[in-house]
Amino acid sequence: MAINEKRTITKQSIDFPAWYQDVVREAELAESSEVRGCGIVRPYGLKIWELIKAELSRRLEDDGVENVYFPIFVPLENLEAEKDHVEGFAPELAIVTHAGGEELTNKLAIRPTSEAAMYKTYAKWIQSYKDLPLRLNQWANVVRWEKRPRAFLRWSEFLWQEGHTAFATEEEARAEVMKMLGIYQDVYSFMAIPTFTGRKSENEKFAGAVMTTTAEVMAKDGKAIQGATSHYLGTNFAEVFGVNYLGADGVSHLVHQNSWGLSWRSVGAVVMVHGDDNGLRLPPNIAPIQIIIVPIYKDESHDQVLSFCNKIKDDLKVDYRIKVDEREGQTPGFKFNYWEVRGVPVRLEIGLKEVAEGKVTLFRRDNGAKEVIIVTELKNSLKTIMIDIHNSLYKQATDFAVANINRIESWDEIGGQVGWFEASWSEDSESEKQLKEKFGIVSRVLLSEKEGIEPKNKKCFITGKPSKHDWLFAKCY
RNA sequence: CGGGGUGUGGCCCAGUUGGUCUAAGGCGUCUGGUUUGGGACCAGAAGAUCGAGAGUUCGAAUCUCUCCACCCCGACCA
Repeated sequence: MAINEKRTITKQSIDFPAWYQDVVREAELAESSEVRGCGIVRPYGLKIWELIKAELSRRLEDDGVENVYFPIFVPLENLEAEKDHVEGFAPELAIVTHAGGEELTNKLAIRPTSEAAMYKTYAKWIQSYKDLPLRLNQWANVVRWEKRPRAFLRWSEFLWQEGHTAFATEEEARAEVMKMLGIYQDVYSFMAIPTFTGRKSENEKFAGAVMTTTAEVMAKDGKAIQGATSHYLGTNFAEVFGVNYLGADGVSHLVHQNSWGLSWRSVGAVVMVHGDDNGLRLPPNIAPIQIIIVPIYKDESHDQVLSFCNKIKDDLKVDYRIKVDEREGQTPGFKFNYWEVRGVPVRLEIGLKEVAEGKVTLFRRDNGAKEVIIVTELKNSLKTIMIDIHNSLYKQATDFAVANINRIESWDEIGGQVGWFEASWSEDSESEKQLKEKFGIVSRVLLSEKEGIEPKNKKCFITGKPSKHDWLFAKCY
């Protein structure tokens, strides 16, 4: 029987959103719950998030960021303090009106993000310039009652990390914004995902921020996913919450603040960037199981084959997340497909033939290639193969993204674009609204490297007015 | 919130001119056996207040009304 004749996953080319949902379900990443827009993340899916989290956590710690935890509830009045902030988040707030059997006099919002939850306390903690910089991070759940939920990419409740920092000067704060953006780019590289990093437009920036930067990811259907963000908040929140410090000059100053976050949306990005018609393809770094051993035996060879498999597992388990699929009653073919759907990067097929010859048959999920490797060389080969799988996934994703960014010069060329496009833009807010209304397309990012250079076309592709920079535009999730 | 759609065992779904529906089939599950190099086969078994409520009727999964939930396409967003 041909591979995947028994198909449970819609082909990408037929219906990408359906494919995505199929993969999320079939790979047992997550399923929907009784609560609208809230997902149940299953062990396999959560493990991927935990591996991403571990990598980011390590980098934050290296950079001297400390973890804190603030309450899930935020007094509504705190949220309402910053005007742009509340306007941005009010429509999607979940609010607690009753507790302990009584109606609350002061209503509590479930945090949609924690600026308003944390900064009153920051005002207390920060007194002198000697208390700065303050660089804290929290791993938390937040709730945003979005109109249109989507597995991992936009659930009403989601897990993320949010960093909240305060500096004496704008220069220091802005420098950190870019540093964090770099860390996010690195974490995505860890997932073998290329990102396009830079600044957001006025329309697209975070509610309450002076400047928002983003790491944009291209999904396989050509849409954009905002992979992470890093904001310079200026003194907007400091003013409202009274976060100021006494400087060496003996004068009181407002602090300059940043916030930055990455959520388990990144898991959705992994699916949408690396997945194929057979399901998930995971880069080794974030694969819950990196090597799956499928024993192939007959009754009389059962014990012999299994013990050979377990010996190999024991040999490799120090270096890899590895497992022997010892389930009885399933055929090898079933197991092959089972683990391919789940994206396990490497499979070792071991039958009597391999046992006799002291070899293993190695299958790569990224390209479907099979090769036979002598057991004594396996350890060395795996080192190279794992790196190669990572690089090949990264390259495929990069090639795809680059191939799907077109340069356009005028409004007339917008229709029929599949992926993203680059165009010289006046950065006029009204023109962006037009673009959104007409085509459902928005600006995604002004790449950092394009920040300082002249646009290729002096005329804005929408308004014809003088353009400022070359921006990337796309439909998005 | 606008547009569209769907609710039937764990999952997919047939049935909707009312009447052998005492609800069919597939997947999955369980038991026994035979199998195991690309999603095995045979035999048997368990599992359903047909989204909820009210109504019409001798009779409702099927018709009427009300409500609820979820999904998809938009506006919003990590």
